Amino acid sequence: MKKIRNMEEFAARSGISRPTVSKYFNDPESVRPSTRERIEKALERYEFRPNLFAMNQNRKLTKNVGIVVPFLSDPVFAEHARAIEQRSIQAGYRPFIFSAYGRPEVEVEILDSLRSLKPAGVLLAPLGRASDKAEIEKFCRDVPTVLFDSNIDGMGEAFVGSDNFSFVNQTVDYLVRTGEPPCFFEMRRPANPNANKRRAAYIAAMQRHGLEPQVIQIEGDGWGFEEIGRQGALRAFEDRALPGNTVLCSNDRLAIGLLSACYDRGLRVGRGEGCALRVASHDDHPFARFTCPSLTTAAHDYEAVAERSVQTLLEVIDAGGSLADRKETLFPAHLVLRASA
Amino acid sequence: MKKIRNMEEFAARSGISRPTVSKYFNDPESVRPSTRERIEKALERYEFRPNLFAMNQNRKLTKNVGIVVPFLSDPVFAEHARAIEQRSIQAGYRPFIFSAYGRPEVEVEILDSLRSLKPAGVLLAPLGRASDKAEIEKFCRDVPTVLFDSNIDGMGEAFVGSDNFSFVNQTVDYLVRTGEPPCFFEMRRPANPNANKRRAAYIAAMQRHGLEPQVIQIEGDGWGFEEIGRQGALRAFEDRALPGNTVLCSNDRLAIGLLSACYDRGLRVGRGEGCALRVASHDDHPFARFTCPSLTTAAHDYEAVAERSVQTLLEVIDAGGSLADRKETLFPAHLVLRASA
DNA sequence: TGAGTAATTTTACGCGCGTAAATTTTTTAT
DNA sequence: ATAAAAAATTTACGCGCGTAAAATTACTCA
Repeated sequence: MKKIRNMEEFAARSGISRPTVSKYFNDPESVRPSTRERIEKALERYEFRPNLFAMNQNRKLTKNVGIVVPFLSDPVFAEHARAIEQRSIQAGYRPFIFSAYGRPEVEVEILDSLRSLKPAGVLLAPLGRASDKAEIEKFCRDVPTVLFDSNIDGMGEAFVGSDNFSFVNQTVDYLVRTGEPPCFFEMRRPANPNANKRRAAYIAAMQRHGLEPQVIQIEGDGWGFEEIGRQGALRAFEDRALPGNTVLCSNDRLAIGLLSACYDRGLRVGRGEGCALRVASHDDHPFARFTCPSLTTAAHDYEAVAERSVQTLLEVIDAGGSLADRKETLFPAHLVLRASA
Repeated sequence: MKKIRNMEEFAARSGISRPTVSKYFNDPESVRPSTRERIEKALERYEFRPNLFAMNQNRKLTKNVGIVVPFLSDPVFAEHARAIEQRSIQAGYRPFIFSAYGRPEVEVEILDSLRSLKPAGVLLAPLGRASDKAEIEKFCRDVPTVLFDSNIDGMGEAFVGSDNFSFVNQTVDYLVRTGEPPCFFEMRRPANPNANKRRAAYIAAMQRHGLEPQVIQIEGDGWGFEEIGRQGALRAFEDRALPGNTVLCSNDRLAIGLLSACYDRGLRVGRGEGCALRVASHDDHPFARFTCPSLTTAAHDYEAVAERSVQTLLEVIDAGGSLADRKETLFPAHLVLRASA
């Protein structure tokens, strides 16, 4: 396998003109089968890949796509990123993953960097409340962007996410049907807009059942949700703030903290005999299966969200960068019954 | 803020020659302070960033660095990636994160992609056993590479990681000192070479104490360590394979699975009265703090590994791509005592 | 076999910036 | 003030490929 310096040389070796080779690399289907075969045969003999920078410099549209998440160390977002990354690759794109790590100024920097990557499109899960809306809006005007996970009204060409009402309705209905109605356990100032939707959904669901909603809001900022959940729970135990024996957490990471607090205080969690508390939650965190007890939760359809996000972005790109109307797609959750409730 | 198309135009606006502006963007310190001020003043008035692709095309060395990990959804690697990413940015580089998701062919593809990014250097945590050694070696010949987390003999310009003997010595010593000696709980065919080092360290530590090593090897392949640990533990309980009341897990993710199994079987874990089992482990997984009970473990010095990895890579880059001798740096672990042992 | 069409080649230019060399200007040192 | 050094400018070229237009070749089907 001899190395080849550039497309010129490779074209010469394979006996095909450079523009045709160029065309092949942009779309192998766009050349005659016999030519394609000759190129691919040459590709086996010589080691050559077109220079990424030269390719993209003089092109309006690259095959790059950006994937931006608020916090990559959060397994829920890692899972989202992974699923979307796979689909993008399958679609023939080159995904680049970025994480704002909870910091709005980093989010803006990422968008700036992305701009210079000339991406064909961007899949963006914004920070939410903390996001610099103006900057994001400006970015969306320049680059075809599909929002996922967290919606910001009117921003981007489309939104794909999970239906928070579906999440909460399922957990509330289940809990009400099988025992005491739940109180709702959340952060007072959630960073993520989904949290607000979930609270609203909880209140609505309880009222639908003719029950009094009970929202417990705990203190804490940042993205250390487990610790926030834990401290909030310990304080709630001290204050005897829990009205009943059933807690519905806004998300699994808070629930993990809560379970940890329960364990420390000797509160047995579950739906069986001798259990002091039932705990349920939302997201189906990759480790929800392994908490003690395992966590009953409403699960994202990660694959569906990824599939639809990427598919929508491709449509936007095909349509030249913008869609007639901004579609919002919400996928329902599915309830995962485990031991905690 | 008027937008500017290229450096030519920006140079004209700011009244400075283009090559000087180019120099500024490559290193703001390299131009006269007065010039720098004028450029930065113009930068406030006009919106301009040099075209990434044009910048890097005709340059031997870009400011890109690659960060490659075996599995980004694994919080331990997410944490490593995060720490290294921060340091790279601080050092003025542009990090790109990639994950092989456990698949060797993907790892090779990532290296191929990276090559075309012309990175100044790469920080690589290889898959380990499954890695295509020949391909990685070839890559390391072309691109300055520092290995981290998992060592592969002789590959890359340097290795930075954690000292597995330190991990295991601390946990074994502690467990032996405070109760029964531990058996060692691991996968029969671990993907990661650190696992082998840990087993060896365990055996050596036990022998040093004049004790008989007991290694329990569980079945399972892939990267779903929690589930593998859980199933392995359930089987071990059935087979009464645990020799004593103390288990030392090769890593925290296995331990999380083990704890889950213990909980299901009603085995109380901890060091107090009425506890059937003590469990300790290695890594200090971000959620080890929140398992039930919280997990006693030996912690990576994530920050030190990140700091040294990046620093070493910078040295390699400065030295023109290769070091006289391949340094291996191992950071000691520190024991984190929690409730599980 | 001949048109008609699709694919390919040729030709030519440009993208935006890096970079080297020679020249001029500015700063620093004497 | 003058020489020396440093910085900036001018000039000129190249990187590797995209892409458009025109000319040529290969294929399709009657």
